Amino acid sequence: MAKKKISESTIRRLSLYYRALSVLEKENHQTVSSKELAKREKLTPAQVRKDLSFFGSFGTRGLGYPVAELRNQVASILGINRLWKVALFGVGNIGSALVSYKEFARQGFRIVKLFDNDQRKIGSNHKGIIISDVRNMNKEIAEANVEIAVIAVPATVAQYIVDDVVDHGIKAILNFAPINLKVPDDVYLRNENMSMELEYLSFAMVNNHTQKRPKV
Amino acid sequence: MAKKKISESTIRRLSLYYRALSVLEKENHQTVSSKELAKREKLTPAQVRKDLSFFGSFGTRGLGYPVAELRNQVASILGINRLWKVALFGVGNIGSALVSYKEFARQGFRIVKLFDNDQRKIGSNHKGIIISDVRNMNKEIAEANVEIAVIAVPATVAQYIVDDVVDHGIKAILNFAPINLKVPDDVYLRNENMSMELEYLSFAMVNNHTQKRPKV
DNA sequence: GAATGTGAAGGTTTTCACAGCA
DNA sequence: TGCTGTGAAAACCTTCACATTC
Repeated sequence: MAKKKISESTIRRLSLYYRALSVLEKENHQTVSSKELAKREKLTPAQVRKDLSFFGSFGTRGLGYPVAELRNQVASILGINRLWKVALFGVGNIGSALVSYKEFARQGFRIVKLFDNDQRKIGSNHKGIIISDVRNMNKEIAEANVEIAVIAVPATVAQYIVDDVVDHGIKAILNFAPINLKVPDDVYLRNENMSMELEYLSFAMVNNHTQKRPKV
Repeated sequence: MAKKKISESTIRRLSLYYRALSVLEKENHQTVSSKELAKREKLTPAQVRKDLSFFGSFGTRGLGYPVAELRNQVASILGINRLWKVALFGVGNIGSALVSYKEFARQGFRIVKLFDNDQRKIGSNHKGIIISDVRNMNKEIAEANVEIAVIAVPATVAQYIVDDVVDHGIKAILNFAPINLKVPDDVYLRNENMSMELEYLSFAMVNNHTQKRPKV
């Protein structure tokens, strides 16, 4: 399953389906058509059906998809039907916001470790988690079974932190620093670039850019 | 200029070029080749040349692109060679992080207004900006010449805020709430969905997904 | 020689349209 | 009848390769 080449866009849309299905379930819908699902996430019905068909036949012709079941299936495809332990590096503005960001927890991403290099922060309790010295990451990452690192340190030091994190066996990194990080081929890296979306808006306004459905 | 159909991917890559060019300028490079620019942002030289060629001929054959000049050109294409006034709705975790997010300011996006509905916050000074009552947005948005709204309120109220914001003439919205907002056709809307990237990492790990260059 | 700019080729993703099933 | 699942077609995007220019 999922062994061909699934496109990045498809994976990102699965996140949207998951979100929509969660809402539908809360609204007590039993089934949902590709049309309705598409409408809720501004996609096309054909797109929804095609995306899902890469992973199996989850629907019933004439009826649609069973909401609760499909939601579980999508969770399982995305790998979020389990708990992921996350370490956060850099408890500054962005970092502290992420600690309280409910969506992460809701999807099974639990921040279990906070690291910083500021002596004034180290040892203090931030929303229930003691902030550790980044120099102790070796021991602490292993002890806590952390599998994902979130980088929220300044761009100037991000590469150093990432090098260390990679040395300590982490294979998945989400980076908020506005810099292009280098990682080995077997490490998954994703970037969250918040200015990029504002720049897109700026471009659109200045150029009267006719907007298609935004790519997900 | 830029009147054909420029793809979303191209626009997003322009943001990357801009960032790389800023670094190159700081490093005192006079010129840069498409090869070097590509390397810095993990793209291909042909891609870089093609993207830029949609907007003009900025390079010199045999030499490359003039760094400072190209940076200005890209800024002008993106519309960030000017100041954009931004209003932020929701001074919670994410909201306050964004107020201090240096990258926004650096690219010409200045948060000039903060709105909240929490009486305890309204009237207080948050990092130099007085938090306004969201019910006064009408007057205040106009007075401050705000052109972009950033939505950092809970998902449950995001649509109401957006409806108001749209009523008051805002044509560009950046949404951080995990919900699909409805806006009229002439309003530009972009979503920042931070769980999506974590879900992508999760999918990749669970499925041993062979990663291409991440799409920008 | 070095590197851009760009048609044409190649590859990928989306949409179409319809057969097939409840 | 209604809606899925899916090959085929269409649209879109990236890469190639080379003529062109400095």
